[in-house]
Amino acid sequence: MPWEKQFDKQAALDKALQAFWARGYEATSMQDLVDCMGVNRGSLYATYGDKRALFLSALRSYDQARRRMLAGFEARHSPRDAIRRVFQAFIEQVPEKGGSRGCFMTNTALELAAHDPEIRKIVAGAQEDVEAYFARMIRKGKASGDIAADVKVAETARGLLASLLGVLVLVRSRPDKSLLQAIMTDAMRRLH
Amino acid sequence: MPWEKQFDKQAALDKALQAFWARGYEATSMQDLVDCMGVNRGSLYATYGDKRALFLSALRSYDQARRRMLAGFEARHSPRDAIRRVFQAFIEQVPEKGGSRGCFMTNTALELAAHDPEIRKIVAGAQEDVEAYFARMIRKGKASGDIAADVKVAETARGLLASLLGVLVLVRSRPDKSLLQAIMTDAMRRLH
DNA sequence: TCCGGTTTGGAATGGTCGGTCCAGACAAGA
DNA sequence: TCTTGTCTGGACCGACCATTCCAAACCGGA
Repeated sequence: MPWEKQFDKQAALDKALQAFWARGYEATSMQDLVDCMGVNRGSLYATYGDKRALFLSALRSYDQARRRMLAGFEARHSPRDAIRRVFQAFIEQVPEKGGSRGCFMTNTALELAAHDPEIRKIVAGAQEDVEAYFARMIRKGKASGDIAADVKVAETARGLLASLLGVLVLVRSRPDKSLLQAIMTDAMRRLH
Repeated sequence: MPWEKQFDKQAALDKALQAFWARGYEATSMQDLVDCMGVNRGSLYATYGDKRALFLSALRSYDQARRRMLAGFEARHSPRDAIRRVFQAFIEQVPEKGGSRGCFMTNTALELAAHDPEIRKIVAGAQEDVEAYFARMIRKGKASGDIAADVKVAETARGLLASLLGVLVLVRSRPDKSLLQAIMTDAMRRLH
């Protein structure tokens, strides 16, 4: 069995993820990907399939990273802080100059979810997972007294998700940390 | 001066707007536009300029329609209802089957605003205008007793904007009216 | 009826798209 | 050292991209 793989599949996939994240699906050409992944065309198609399959792999990889991020917050912070950290993770990445990439999943929600059922399923699943995370944190917070007892779990979790998605839109159009911080503060007020 | 214009410029621009709205900038080809506008290539370039200029015209046209819509709500409804109507306008357009187009401005915010300063300016301006509209309605509502007196104007207006943008993301990824209605209800709770 | 200037449909342009292909580079086992 | 089968680089493919161009169609005024 001569000559095994010549490049790191996951590292190259991460490069592709960065490219799709920054520019979107349609605006990223296969030539862009060949250049930025450092993998030649032939190997790229042999390893990942066509452009759409590569995009799906990148999206699933991003989704796993998101899942790990939430699990980390849940393990290391109080329920209330675990919620706040999600907002802050996206607000902190906003650079002083120039627009940020926002959230790859949300960018994809608007570009592709409406026309591609398979992608919509992944995006909707991720959003439902974040919603469930919020609900879980609210329940834990109510149990520990960290969050007011009269807060309605499901309704508030949905409201927080909407506020978060709003932040993820504004990150791309009005990358102003003080604006985003104010929205986070308003969103967190629901927990009082 | 023989032979004036052969087609309705605004009607054709509306057709282009529909196409860009449904599929986005990159995924809409000039051939698509020639087909759906019913205007041939030459006239199209002569009248609107290149693809980006046509897109900008469509975006500005959409922005004017949005402005008219808000002005109508403001004139015809109580402050609280004028806020609710904005949410409902987007929730109602969700079809029973298949995804909806959401808000053209928000779709554009995620696809293009991060990389195109001119487009970012239009998008950010529209978002600021909606925010100002919410603030104005809150102030009017507080004055008339329609909205609780202890509501903070600027913070709440921003929070409402974020919730609205969240709805405009979910409209494309989870087009479920009951979910969107619940988020609207949660957003409106800020005014109690 | 014919003329003038505009608009029209569609051919043509050069470039880039996603995707395929293959001759040769390569490393492990013989 | 030679065989073997995989992987590499880049040429290549037809299709489609945005854009330009022009001859023919057209209609109001003379």
